[in-house]
Amino acid sequence: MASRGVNKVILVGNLGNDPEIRYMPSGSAVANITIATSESWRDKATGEQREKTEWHRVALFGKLAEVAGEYLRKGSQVYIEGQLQTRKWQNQQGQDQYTTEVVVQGFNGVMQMLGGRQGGGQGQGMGQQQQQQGNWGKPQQPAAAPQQNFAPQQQQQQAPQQQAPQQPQQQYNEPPMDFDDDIPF
Amino acid sequence: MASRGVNKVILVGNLGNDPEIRYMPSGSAVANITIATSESWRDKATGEQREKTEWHRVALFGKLAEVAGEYLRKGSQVYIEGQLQTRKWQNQQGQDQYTTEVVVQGFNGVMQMLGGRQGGGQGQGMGQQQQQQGNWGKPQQPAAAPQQNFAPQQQQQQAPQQQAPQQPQQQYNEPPMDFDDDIPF
Amino acid sequence: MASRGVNKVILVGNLGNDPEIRYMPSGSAVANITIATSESWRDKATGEQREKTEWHRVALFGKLAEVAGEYLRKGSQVYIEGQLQTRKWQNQQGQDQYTTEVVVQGFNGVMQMLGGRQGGGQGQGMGQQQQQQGNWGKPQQPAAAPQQNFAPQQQQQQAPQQQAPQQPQQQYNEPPMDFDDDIPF
Amino acid sequence: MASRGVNKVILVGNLGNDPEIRYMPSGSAVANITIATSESWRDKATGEQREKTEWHRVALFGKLAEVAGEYLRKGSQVYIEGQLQTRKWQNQQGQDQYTTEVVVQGFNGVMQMLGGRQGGGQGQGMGQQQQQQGNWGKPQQPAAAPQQNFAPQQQQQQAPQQQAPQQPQQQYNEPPMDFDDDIPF
DNA sequence: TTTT
DNA sequence: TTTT
Repeated sequence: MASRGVNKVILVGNLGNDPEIRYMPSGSAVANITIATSESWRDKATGEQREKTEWHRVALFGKLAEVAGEYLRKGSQVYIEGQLQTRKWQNQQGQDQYTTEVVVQGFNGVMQMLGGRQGGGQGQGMGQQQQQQGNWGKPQQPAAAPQQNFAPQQQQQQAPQQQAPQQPQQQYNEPPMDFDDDIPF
Repeated sequence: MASRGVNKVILVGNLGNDPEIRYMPSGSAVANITIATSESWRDKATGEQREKTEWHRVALFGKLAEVAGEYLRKGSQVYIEGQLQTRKWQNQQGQDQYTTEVVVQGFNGVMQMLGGRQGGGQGQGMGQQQQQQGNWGKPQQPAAAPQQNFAPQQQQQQAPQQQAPQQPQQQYNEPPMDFDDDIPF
Repeated sequence: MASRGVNKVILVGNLGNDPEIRYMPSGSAVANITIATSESWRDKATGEQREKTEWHRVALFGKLAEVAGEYLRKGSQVYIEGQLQTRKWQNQQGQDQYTTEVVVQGFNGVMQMLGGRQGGGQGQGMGQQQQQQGNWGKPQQPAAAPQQNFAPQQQQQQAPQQQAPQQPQQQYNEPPMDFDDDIPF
Repeated sequence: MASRGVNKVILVGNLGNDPEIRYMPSGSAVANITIATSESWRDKATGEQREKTEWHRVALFGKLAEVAGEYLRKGSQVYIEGQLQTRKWQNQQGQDQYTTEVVVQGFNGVMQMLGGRQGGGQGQGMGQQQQQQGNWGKPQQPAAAPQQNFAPQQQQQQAPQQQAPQQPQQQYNEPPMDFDDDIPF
């Protein structure tokens, strides 16, 4: 696949509703979500605090759709990278209608759940045991870690020589990072 | 102004038509352009080369709109950074319609003309008279180079009365946020 | 200010340490943070799970630096938008060294704290009272919500003397570029 | 492959030199290029036009490296999407050194040549036959013959009053920038 | 409707 | 319809 031009959308926002999942005849999943982004400012004239929310239709396909269906819920905060796509359809009066969506699909599509299980707080003297679950819904299967970008599976091939063992991820998807690692600066 | 979330669109593509410019009652300019991005691929089943073009509505405001009107033309290649915005309106039957646009405005808006005016080449010993027009339209004023990020300058327009001198942002001799700059338009 | 070209970095990751804050002679703040992004994959050859973490130096200036100092802590998850900058310096042996940082500053700089105070979860039957504070450090001032894009407010700092009232950007009742905004810090 | 976090760099700029291509033992190609992005502004204190150029090291892998080697040349304008990566190495004194690069690889890597075959101009009534070859290097294979345009705008911008004739373009597309500058690597 |  |  080749492309002339760049068509990229980046969103960080919260879901307005639980995802709607459906399946193609092929068995492939599609998830539709709506994401809110908002801006707030003080109105100069009235001095009032004002806010404007923009709602975005997002369609995820394939593996990302499955992850969305499993882990995202109304209110979940999410990072989305996709492309703009406008579909033409006809309403009941037979009139052309256009709907623009952010399509998250294939290699360029990214979906990352944010907030995770709450990190941070140590600097605040917060015990970890007090930290409650966060941003994501309860997985159907306890198994895998949801916060993923599934696009680049090919990456594997690029560094096959790397052999270091790793411990399994926790079910609430802890930051896999080891902050005591040697930060190289 | 504050925002919760990120709402960002990045496009690189070509204009389908000359820009349409209009002016607000305040005198501020608005430019509407349509930008094509396309993808091509070989169809696995048929072996044919296929292509799909996506058209994007883009609305530029303020100084960027003026620049677009002056320098962009049908076919011009452009880099756009803006945000998604869906407007609701009513058609002649009184039915609600929604239109999604990429709005390029204020600090986060960027418009960069690409491909340049065909020039360069001094290092190659080339004379300018042989250089032909490039990607951009002919400016009304022959003078300065158009390829710029005008985001900051838009500020000028919003509050042209701001004439207070500004100190450099920091001591590192960085580019200051220089709203009074009069170049190049 | 004008620019030829685009120089943009987008990061979503977790802080490796508490921010380090210092102040310029002008009183302007600078915050240095390190952010980790990581990738994990299953090694095809061995079947093991592997992970690689990339550490990023990020320097925030002005208002964003102050917000970072107040609210970010080791482990905090954050969205960053800035630009690449390579500084040259000399080590104790007098040799040239180069350090590349992501500079978050001015109009194009964005810093958004992620994860918030724990939202979501309602769809899961989670009582809100059980939700604990999340991803951010405890603010010095109890007041306002930190998750914001402070880019515009930085302007305030650069030219705090600018007090002239501003008219709305356009008649559409858009968020004005509102530098005098006093929220939330 | 999965990732926690986002690590993304977007650049639009011009090559400081022809690409350097080498091949891995596997036969896979690697291309190293340097890309300039610049900002210009008028210095408030002195009234002088000032400019700062940032140079970026970019490493492309695989197919994109081959394309870069074939079509890109010193001065070519290019869109790059990749990720930040810092490598540690040792200099001849055995001291640790760090080099940060933009790695363009795999699914998330994008490289698009800009400027293309010149669009625009029609609205200006300019004849196409006058258009000169452009932004890309001469392909090894006659097949894809990219043409077109180029930009000395920067020069123009620094000294817009310059009207001196410029020399004709060569087929390898000269840089608009002053590449005799010290590239800091 | 662009571009290749 | 989210979030703060």
